[in-house]
Amino acid sequence: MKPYYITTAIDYSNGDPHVGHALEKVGADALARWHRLRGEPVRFIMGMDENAQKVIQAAEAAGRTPAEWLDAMSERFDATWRRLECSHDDWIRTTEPRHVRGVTALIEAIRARNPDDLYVGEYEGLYCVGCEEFKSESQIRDGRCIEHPSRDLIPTRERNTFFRLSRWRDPVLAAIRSGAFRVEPAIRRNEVLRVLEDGLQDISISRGRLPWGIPFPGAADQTVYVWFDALINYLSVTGYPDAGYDGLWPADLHVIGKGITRFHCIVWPAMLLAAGVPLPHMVWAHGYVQWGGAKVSKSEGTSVSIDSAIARHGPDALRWFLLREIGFENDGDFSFERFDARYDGDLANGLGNLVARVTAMIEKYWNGVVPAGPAPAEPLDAAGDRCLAEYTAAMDAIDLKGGAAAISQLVSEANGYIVATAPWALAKAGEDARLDFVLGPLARCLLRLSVMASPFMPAKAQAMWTALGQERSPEGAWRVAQQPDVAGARIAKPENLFPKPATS
RNA sequence: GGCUGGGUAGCUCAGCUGGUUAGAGCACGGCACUCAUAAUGCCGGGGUCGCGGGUUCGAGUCCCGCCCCAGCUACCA
Repeated sequence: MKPYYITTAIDYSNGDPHVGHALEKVGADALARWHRLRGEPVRFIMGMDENAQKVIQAAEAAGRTPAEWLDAMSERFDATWRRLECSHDDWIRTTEPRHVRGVTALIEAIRARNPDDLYVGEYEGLYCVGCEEFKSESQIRDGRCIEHPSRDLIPTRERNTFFRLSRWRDPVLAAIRSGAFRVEPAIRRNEVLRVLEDGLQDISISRGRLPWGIPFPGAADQTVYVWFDALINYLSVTGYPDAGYDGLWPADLHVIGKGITRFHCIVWPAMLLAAGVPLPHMVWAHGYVQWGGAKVSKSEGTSVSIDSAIARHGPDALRWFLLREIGFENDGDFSFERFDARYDGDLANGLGNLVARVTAMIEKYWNGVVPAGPAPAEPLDAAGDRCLAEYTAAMDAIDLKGGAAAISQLVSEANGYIVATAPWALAKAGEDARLDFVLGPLARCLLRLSVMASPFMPAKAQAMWTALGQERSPEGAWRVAQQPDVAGARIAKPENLFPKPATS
């Protein structure tokens, strides 16, 4: 069975990773875990974009060689995502030989299959010496570079290799319209369709003046334009062009930020079509994390570090906040006020308190061992079925906010059930049969919640799972979510899952 | 300027192809309970559904105009 192959955008390292990057990683990770949960084989990939032209300057500024500097950045990013419990199976860096091979092979495949798609032409543009790059219209104000208004822009010509992107407009358009290549959510698809309908210009895909990058096949004095190279990481990580790469390719899902939609939804499919490689099934472009309503930006002091967010309430809570509050579609705001509110409400008073009260009652009234009990027939079992159905539908639709909401809904149902049945009153009255009847559904509900929470909060879900006397982990335990059974399990009240800080 | 979305309770948002008194969560007020992390449950106050026209027996829900916000407007990773 071909694995569900999911990717995130490879990171371009121009500073420390921040919560904006983190949303994409934990969202993709939750999706990867969701597919694993249901027993599918999954291949989940992240990596680094290392052929950017600023690498050399950045390395110099840090007093390192480019290779040293890149190693350090790669390590830092990878370690950060691991701290956030990301479960990627591979980490591709575009300076690796396997990627250089993949890029070379794809360009040669285009040349072999569609020779006219690659041609030498003149690129003419305004070059900013300060930035050391060509500037587009949107980067120019009053005829000057926005970043370096004191310097003159120099009209410059360069002989480059061009990719005949224009030729692939209709095929890409058709692929999107037919659903063979899905662009989601709809707002992004509309955006892409509009651009396609307006027509495409060819793009230059080699650069002559850059000493850092992948040599352009057949033009040794040039390097591959960094975007053209970067996109190919999704393919080179599969082993392309070696036989068997199609055991993984085509990708099921590329998770990206909305800012790079065009490259992924226009240029990338055109490249693949030109090379005769199948298109990925879907691109999902998420929104951005904002800070006080403004785009997260290091230079404007509007970023929040991942370290400080993790220090606040831990990695699971950060994942929960990002996916529950901000979600994976629209932009959303990060603030410590909202983070605290979600932590206190959803996690400490919600899920955590529910686990505490139920496990405490099971210890107190059952001595921690769940009796066989009656079949699942209580209202709470039915509520669990409903919430699970909502959860499933949301997760399949990549509606992570909705999936998380279904978890909170079930927590709320369980709390309502507890008050309605008042197990403590049953215990006092010595109504043991009824007490068993009431605690059974609650234990089953917790087991379900553990499984449902596992894509969002892997460590906390594991802690719940263990507290319920289960072996191994909730990963892959989808059947348990559907038909929870805890009869005979030895349950122990865990440490507070989500302790409240004394100061807040 | 063009294009695409959006403007619904203090805040974040649901409201599908038009149809009973416009909903949820959070926040706020009151009541109840004690198994639980002073946690939980119930009840309640609160909205001219951006503005102005129109179609219709009937419009947040369709049409026209206007105002405001966001994104995109392509060789920036």
